[in-house]
Amino acid sequence: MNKKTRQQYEARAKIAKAMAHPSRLLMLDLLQNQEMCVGDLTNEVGADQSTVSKHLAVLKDVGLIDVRKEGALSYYRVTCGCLDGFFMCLESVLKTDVELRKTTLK
Amino acid sequence: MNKKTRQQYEARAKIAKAMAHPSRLLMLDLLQNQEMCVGDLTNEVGADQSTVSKHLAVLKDVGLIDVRKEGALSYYRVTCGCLDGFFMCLESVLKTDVELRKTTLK
DNA sequence: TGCAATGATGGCAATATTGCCATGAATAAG
DNA sequence: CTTATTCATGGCAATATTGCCATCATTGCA
Repeated sequence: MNKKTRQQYEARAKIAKAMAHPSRLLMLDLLQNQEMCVGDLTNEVGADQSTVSKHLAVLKDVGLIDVRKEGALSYYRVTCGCLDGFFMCLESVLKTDVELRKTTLK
Repeated sequence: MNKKTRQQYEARAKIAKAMAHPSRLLMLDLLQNQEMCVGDLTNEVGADQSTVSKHLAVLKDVGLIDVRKEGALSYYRVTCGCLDGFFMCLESVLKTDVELRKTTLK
């Protein structure tokens, strides 16, 4: 395993890791349909404002979302159009696993 | 945010979290093309055998991979056919982000 | 200018993840 | 039966993540 390959997987893992949190998945879902400011997101997520702000920073750091500042408000939005494929994969795994557990009772 | 919705996002996040590690992403990549046993995977990943075994347990726990035991060997393979969409999304985010950094020098 | 609203950041404790070593369980070979 | 091979698991220390509180910077408004 050469160094370049490992770095590629680390870069991918960093993005996956940014998505791997229930609140952040919810936020991505919301921001895919509409631009939202931190206050609105805070209400939806139901956590402290500072917590939401840090989640947003994580998503922004890997380039999944972007900000547009309008006065005192910060409007966030999803930058890439590929999230549906991502979410569908998660759903597919969930569904498959439920089926398996139904039939084999593992 | 009701309880059922939160649980759905937690279930999705659990799967995303299972994928969110460079070694596990590599292993998923490898296991998508071919069945492999723990020893071979250990060589590819370049970590301790016990470490690889635990990574495999994480992936198996969320239903991303499955095992077939043949004597003393354990052959692992990917169970779902949706991983390409997942990986393509990661690549897309990476690529977009690189472009942005090129043009805006943020 | 003074004050409220918005959101970003430092700090910190609780929790989770990671990776190795040592060891255990199961199978294969001699 | 003895020994080697394969891989799973307990334990544990190092590290990373998470979430809240307190606080700061910026903007809008009176």
